[in-house]
Amino acid sequence: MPELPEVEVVRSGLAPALVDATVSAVTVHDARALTRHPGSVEDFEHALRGARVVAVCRRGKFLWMPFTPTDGSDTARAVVAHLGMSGQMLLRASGAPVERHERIRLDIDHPDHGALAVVFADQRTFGSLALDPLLPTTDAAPGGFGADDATVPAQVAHIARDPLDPALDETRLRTLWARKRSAIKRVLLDQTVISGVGNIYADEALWGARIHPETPADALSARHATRLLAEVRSVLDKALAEGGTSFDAQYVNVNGQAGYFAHSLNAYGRGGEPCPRCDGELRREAFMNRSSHYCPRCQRRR
DNA sequence: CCCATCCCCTGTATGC
DNA sequence: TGCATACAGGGGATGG
Repeated sequence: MPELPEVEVVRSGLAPALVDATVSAVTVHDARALTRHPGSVEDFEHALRGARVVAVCRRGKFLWMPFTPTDGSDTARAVVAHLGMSGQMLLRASGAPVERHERIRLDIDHPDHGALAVVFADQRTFGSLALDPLLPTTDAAPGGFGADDATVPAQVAHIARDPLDPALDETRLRTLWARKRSAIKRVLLDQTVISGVGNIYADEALWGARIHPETPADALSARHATRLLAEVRSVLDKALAEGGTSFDAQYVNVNGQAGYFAHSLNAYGRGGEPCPRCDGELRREAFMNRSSHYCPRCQRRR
């Protein structure tokens, strides 16, 4: 469910409690939350117990937390988290009751904040935690937001940098867009081209740039591509400032609170309603097993 | 290689 | 009320 703004809200909420904290206990309630973990459940628990968290980082929709090894091995590893459609990372008081859909709990001790519980809860179980080795980035820039060294977890290496990353290679992005014949919306959702954009913000950015979602990416002019990237950044920035988009209790910050950006959506979820810009009727149609929302009047097919 | 389809899973809303 | 169906913000595997 969560896209870049929602994941960034979680990252920034976790960081003050997790950086410099030591993991005192690991409880795996449901092994399905470790399907992406390359080792066993026991390996996950054992490697994390006693580890000290060094940073909380994000690229696109992926989170990771590098930690100091406890077993004397020299391979640096990180806890990688992906929230999937319904994952939550919650900060709770130590000993707080088990949450609904709780899959994994990390008990931590922080030098300033004392004992806390970090709960990974996930209704639909598309999300996961994993331990993964850290690899050097190919461009020698920091791995992501919140990272101070040039490494990314192996599982994140194929994910492109996101629109808010200062190290995003815009030339590469424009080259990829200019080469792809697929619909621009599909390309926006391709996390190996640019990361962090999901169904909501793809629809919002295309609405903002007045581009029809089925426009072939290679048919976009340089001017359109510039406008689209600016709209992507703008909508992600605004959503982040509002604490993200919450339609229901699924997306919440680390304290269980909803964001406010759902009130600011112009196209997403508004099929049949008037376009806020031109008063035409917004349309909702099936797209890639999901839905696209756009205004056929001011987002003309070219 | 590129692209489109299908799959994983659970809960809620809707229609018959 | 009960049941079936569609749908939901994700990524990855797997075919053509």
